[in-house]
Amino acid sequence: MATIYEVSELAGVSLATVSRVMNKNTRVSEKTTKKVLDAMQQLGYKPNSIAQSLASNRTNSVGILVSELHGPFFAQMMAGIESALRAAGKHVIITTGHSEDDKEQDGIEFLISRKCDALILHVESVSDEYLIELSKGKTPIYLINRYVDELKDNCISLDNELGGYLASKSIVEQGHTNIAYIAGPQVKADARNRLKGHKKALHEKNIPFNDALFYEGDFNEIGGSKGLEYLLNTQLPFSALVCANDEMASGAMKYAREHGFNLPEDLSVIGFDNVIFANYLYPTLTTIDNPVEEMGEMAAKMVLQNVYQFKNLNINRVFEPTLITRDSTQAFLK
Amino acid sequence: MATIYEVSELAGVSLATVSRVMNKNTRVSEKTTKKVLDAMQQLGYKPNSIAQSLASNRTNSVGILVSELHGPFFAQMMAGIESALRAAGKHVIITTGHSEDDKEQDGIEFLISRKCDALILHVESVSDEYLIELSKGKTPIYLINRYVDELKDNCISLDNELGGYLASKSIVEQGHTNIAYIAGPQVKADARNRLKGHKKALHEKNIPFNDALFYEGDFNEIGGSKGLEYLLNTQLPFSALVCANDEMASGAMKYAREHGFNLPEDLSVIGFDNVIFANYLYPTLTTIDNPVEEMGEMAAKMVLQNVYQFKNLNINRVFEPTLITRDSTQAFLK
DNA sequence: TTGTAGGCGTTATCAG
DNA sequence: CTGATAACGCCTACAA
Repeated sequence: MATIYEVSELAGVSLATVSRVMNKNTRVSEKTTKKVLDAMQQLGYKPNSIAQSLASNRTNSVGILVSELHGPFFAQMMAGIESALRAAGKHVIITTGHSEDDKEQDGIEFLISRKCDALILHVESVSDEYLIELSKGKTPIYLINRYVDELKDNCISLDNELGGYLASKSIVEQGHTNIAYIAGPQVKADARNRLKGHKKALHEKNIPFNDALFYEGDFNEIGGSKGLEYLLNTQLPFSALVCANDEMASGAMKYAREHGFNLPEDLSVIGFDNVIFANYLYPTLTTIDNPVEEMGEMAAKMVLQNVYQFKNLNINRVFEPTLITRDSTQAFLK
Repeated sequence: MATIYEVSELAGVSLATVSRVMNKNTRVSEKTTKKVLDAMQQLGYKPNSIAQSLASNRTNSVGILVSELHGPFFAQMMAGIESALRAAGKHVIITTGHSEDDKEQDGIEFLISRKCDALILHVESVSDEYLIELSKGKTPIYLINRYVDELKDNCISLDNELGGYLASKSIVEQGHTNIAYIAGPQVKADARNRLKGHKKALHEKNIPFNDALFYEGDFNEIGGSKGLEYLLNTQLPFSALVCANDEMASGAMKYAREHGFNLPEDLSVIGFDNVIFANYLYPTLTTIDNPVEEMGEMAAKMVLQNVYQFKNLNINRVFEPTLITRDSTQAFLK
């Protein structure tokens, strides 16, 4: 492998000059530039990125931590991050946190020890304090799907309240008035905000929120089926079911079908997130689109702008969810 | 950040000794070892991985190239790779090839320029010759889901013929004799082998393969619906439909339902791959499990063994698919 | 605009 | 078993 030194020899210049034409930061005369470029070409020179990193203290790599590699979010998020970063010649180092406090911290330390220039984190268990402390270190961090007030400039999040509102508004507008709700774990901010949006939509139409038709699930399929079971046991009537995410909606739909419901005739169901399989369910699931890929891309852009000094990138920290209407909901027929 | 030099000072030894206790390759007396370890502890010393790489010519990183980040395979494959590698202190650099020849080559060059110690590739478009040439370079490559005879020791693949056989055998054993088949693109080896297995299963039971009930799809949902449309247009009777992957099965099922079929009463459908959403379809899809995660893990193990000299790892290059019985198939009722 | 030289933090090869 | 010391390949003041 040719080194910068050989290039400089062949081009008849000093090695510093070669370095300059590579990094384009100092003016080099056109003539010498050409000589150097030619020499590089001839030798098939490729800079050694490790040596570059050691000397410049920049690795051109950004670390990504996600909870699970096989979760529905990850792939889309990654797709957004990778393409943006790759186009800029940066690379992406991946690791997982498995939604456990210590494993998330482990992963973060691992990435830092790898000298990543920045971290994009999708963490669930680690505390706000930890993150605040971490942000004081020299590796900048960016948070996806998590909002910490002290770090708000580095947070990319979805307007969950708006999403919850849009979901329930669409249900209300279809004439439903007896509406059940399966929430996510209320310790999670996104779950709380989705519920808040739901209540707001009801309130706007003067529909009272019925505590008896509320169930707190776990964001998993099983929470959906258990939730519907619970709700049916109340013997209260309801024509629509709002779920705080698609997994729970899918669990609920399965349970409903197994118990003789025709969907959506007997029950309208709406989810949240628009994960890929939402479109494969039967009936296809009406849901709220969660633009994870765009959020990933935005995280990458923030890194490019703030860490790598790219210019003119449109930064947006809060994303707006949108309603995706499919076949699992329909107007209330009395 | 403390350097190895400061550690050596505090411990009162040379920096070479410190390096030795870190790398455990040369014997160091217990006393000095302890002194060094203590000093490290006191200073909170963390080795600089970049400097290590430059000096040792090893980056402890392995590059991964997949076609698409959001494909159904990727997440599972990654999960397998990442956990194995991470446990060994190696990290994973990701990039994508988008199933296009030049982009795949680009990605590979990118990873090599990053000085990855090895590459794990899930490539579809690049030619065998390219891969053979590539393998002569100094970065070892490992192939997932692709078999190149000249590189067979570095290939991890599924026994697709067996999978195809198992799928059709289960259909045949349920009493179906009029069986339609929607294949994958026959330019792809896996698609061909799955078909081969299908024919073998038919042959075993003396059921003739009916060319008129054969359709070559594209491995996408749309290929499944178009395929079924085509097959129905033949007016030939068939009670079961074998699809070469789950996407096509899902497309076919959707088409069937929209055209008044009751599933599985009117038509048994079987897929291949057992992607996550197979279990969310309605009815849930009987399919052939493709152990992508294990294959990913195995790729990681091969790298650990061959590149990083780990010992005692069980290596297995060919994986066996298994039948997953769900609700989309049932015995033929005449 | 260009060259010189020191440094980045390790590893690895020699002697001792 | 341990210590010097030369790589590793590049960046970046500082000088010219």
